[in-house]
Parts: sequence; C-alpha cells; structure tokens
Amino acid sequence: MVDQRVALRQEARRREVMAAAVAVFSERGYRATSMSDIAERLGMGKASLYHYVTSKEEILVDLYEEVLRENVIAARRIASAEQTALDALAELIADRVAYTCRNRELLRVFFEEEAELPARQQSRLISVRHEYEQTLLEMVARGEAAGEFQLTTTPQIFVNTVLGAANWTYKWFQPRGPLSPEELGSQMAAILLATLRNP
Amino acid sequence: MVDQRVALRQEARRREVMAAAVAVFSERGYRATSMSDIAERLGMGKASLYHYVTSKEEILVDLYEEVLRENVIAARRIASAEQTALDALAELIADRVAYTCRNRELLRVFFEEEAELPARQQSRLISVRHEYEQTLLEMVARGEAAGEFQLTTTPQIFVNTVLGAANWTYKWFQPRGPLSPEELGSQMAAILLATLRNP
DNA sequence: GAGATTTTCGACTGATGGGTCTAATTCACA
DNA sequence: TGTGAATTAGACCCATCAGTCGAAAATCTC
Repeated sequence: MVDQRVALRQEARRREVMAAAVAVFSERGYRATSMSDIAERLGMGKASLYHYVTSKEEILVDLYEEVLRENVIAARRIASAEQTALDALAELIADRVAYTCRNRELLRVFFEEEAELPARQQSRLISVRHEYEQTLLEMVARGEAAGEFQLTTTPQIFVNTVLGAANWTYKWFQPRGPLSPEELGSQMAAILLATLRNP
Repeated sequence: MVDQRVALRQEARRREVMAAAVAVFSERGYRATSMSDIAERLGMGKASLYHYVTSKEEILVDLYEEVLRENVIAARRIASAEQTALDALAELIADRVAYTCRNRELLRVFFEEEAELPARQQSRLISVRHEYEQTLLEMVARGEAAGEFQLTTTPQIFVNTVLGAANWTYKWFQPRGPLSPEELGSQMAAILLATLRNP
C-alpha cells in the first residue's frame, strides 16, 4: 500500500528527470550536457538526481527504448492494417510525421546521438529500424504487385526518400505555426505519394 | 620561394588534419572526439596537431565554413539558371543529393553539430541557410506564377519536404551500392517533383 | 510527536581532455 | 657538412565532469 504510493511518486519524478534530460540533450547534445545541467533545470542538486537514475548512460538508453517501443508498435499497426497499400502508406506517412512533430526534442536526440549508445542498444536500434523498414518495403511491394501503382525507382530508394522527408520534420516543424502535426502529416503524404499516382 | 614551398606543404598537411577530423567527428561526434583521437589517426602526437590548427573549435568552424561556401555557390548557380522552374528544381535536387552523398561524413558533422558552433558562426549558418531556402522558394513561386505547375501545399512545406529527403541521404547512401550519387539524385528528383506534374 | 523512511545535497574522487611549454629531431639548402 | 627553420612530442597544467559518500532535512506512519 505505502510502497505503492512511494513507487508511484518516484516514478513520476523519474519522468520529470527524463523530460528535463530530453530538453537539455536536445539543446546542447548528450555529451555536452552535464548531470548538473539536468539537475539545475529541475532546481535540484546533481547528487539528488541519482536517486531516480543510476547513470547518465541509462537515461539515454531509456530514451531510445521509448522511441524504439513506439516504432515496434507502429510497425505492427502497419502490418495488420486492412486497406489498400496506397491508403496504408498515406496513413503511415501522416502518422510518422505527426509523431515526429509532436516529439521533436526526443527525436533530435534519437537521430543524432546514436553513436553514444552502448553496443547492445545499438544493435537493437538497428534491428528495430530494419524491421520497420521491412514492413514498409513489403507494403510497397504489395501495392506494386496488386497493380495499384508503379515505382520509377527501387522500393528501397522510395522508402528512404519518404522516411527522410518525414524524419527531417524534427528540424523545422513549428508547433506555433498554423498547421497541426496531423495536418502537416497528411499534406506531406500527398506530396510524397504523388509519384505513385501517375507514371 | 622557400616560404612558398613550406606554406604549400603546411597547407596540404592541414588538409590531412581536417580530413582526419571529419572522419572521427563523423564517427564518434565532435564532443566525444579528443584531439588525441585525431592525432592518433594521423600517427602523430596530440601536441604536433597544434602546428597546423589553433584549436579544436577552429577545426569545426572551418568545416562549417567549407560547407557554407558550397551552399552560397549553389544558391548563386540556382538563381542565375536560365531554364524552366521545373527543370531548375530537378537539377537542384539532383545536385544537392549528389553533393550530400559524396560528402556523407562532412554533412553528418554539418547537420548534427550545430549546437557546438560559437554564436558568431551559428548566425552565419542560419543566414546562409535562409538565403538558400529563399532562392528555392522563389524558384517555386516563379514556376507557380508561370503556370508551370500547382502546389497542393505552401511553398515552404514543399521546400522543406524536398530538402529533408535530399539531406537525409547522408544517413543511408551506400557508396559501394549500384547507384552513383548522380543517378540517385535524378531518381529522387523525379519522385519529389511528381506532385508538381499532376494536380 | 517519536522513529523510520525518503529525499536532498555539499564535499570529494578519479579520470579525461584541451591546450601549453620546452626541448629534441628532422629537413632544406648552401 | 653546418645552420637555421620546420616539425615533432613528452610532460605538464588546469578545468570539467560522472559518480560516490555521509549526513542533514523533509516527509510519512502510527
């Protein structure tokens, strides 16, 4: 009973620490950020941080774990969607863009700090990324086989082009701009899939 | 006479240092790279490095300067091209992709170490980027005004989408793959401009 | 409100890294 | 082969930083 309460409070505080870490890592970079920087942002001393976290590296690994988890879920959702390959692609791209725009700071860290990960996590990262990409490739292959559309390039190149455009949004999306992440997502999907609609 | 020879030799050696720095920065990140790492890669002691370079920061600034210079040149070339807006766009994208693929390591540093730049360089970076983007936007506006094509989104969004796809190539292009940077460039241009060819 | 538990932190440690100093070594040229 | 400049580097300095320790506050429980 009591343990529960304490555990929950700690959990919540831990999340605050992670959020602060994301903010600072994103702004200065993982390596350039000291534990004191994170602590300062929370108005606490560096030593206190270690009550919620065991190491700086653990923070980074956990952040990656969070994004990776989301990736796995997204990949599953994609694979099980019952719709035209074209529709599925559109939904996927819009989703991906929206997610990226909603978590710009986290994804900046995710995309730019790969080299800081311990080897274990690095291979997990690669394998999840591969799985995600594979799902996408299969989707494209399905659409092509069904005669829904025709590519002018390798599926691989098409997929990389699309993902590049979508991922890059963490660098330029403005949350105070006129478009919501979802609106931007569907507009970008339209741009990126235009090549499929006419040969 | 003699000074010339010496100056040239030093210049050449300096370039080797910069190249080594790019390689290591790209692999481990700027902050995680020590001067000894760079020196080691060249088979020399850390102290020797300082004969060719005055500080670690200077190396980074110079690398940015190099890319920035290329950007300015590219922007000028774009602006002065006498051709259809559509053709110009295609050429530009292909160019951009090819350049990025040919200098993957340098561009990884360029895109991922912005936060490490001193304020002076950071504003220069922003202004050059802005200029480049502006040129692109004008090109799109010209094509639209001339009735060459019609956008389904803001020019800004279209441009960001295109640049995202092009820039992202530093993350996945494989120099040992079947496609040359130029071939990939023109294929990607086709994908990205398809949206302009039919409403 | 005593006693246990949780949370906080000041002070410390060991390691790393940017940059310097001084001196040895190599090189170009006469 | 001698001389002065160019090149190299070992040892050193100082700042920063991840992580620890012990103890003081703050909080909770009954």
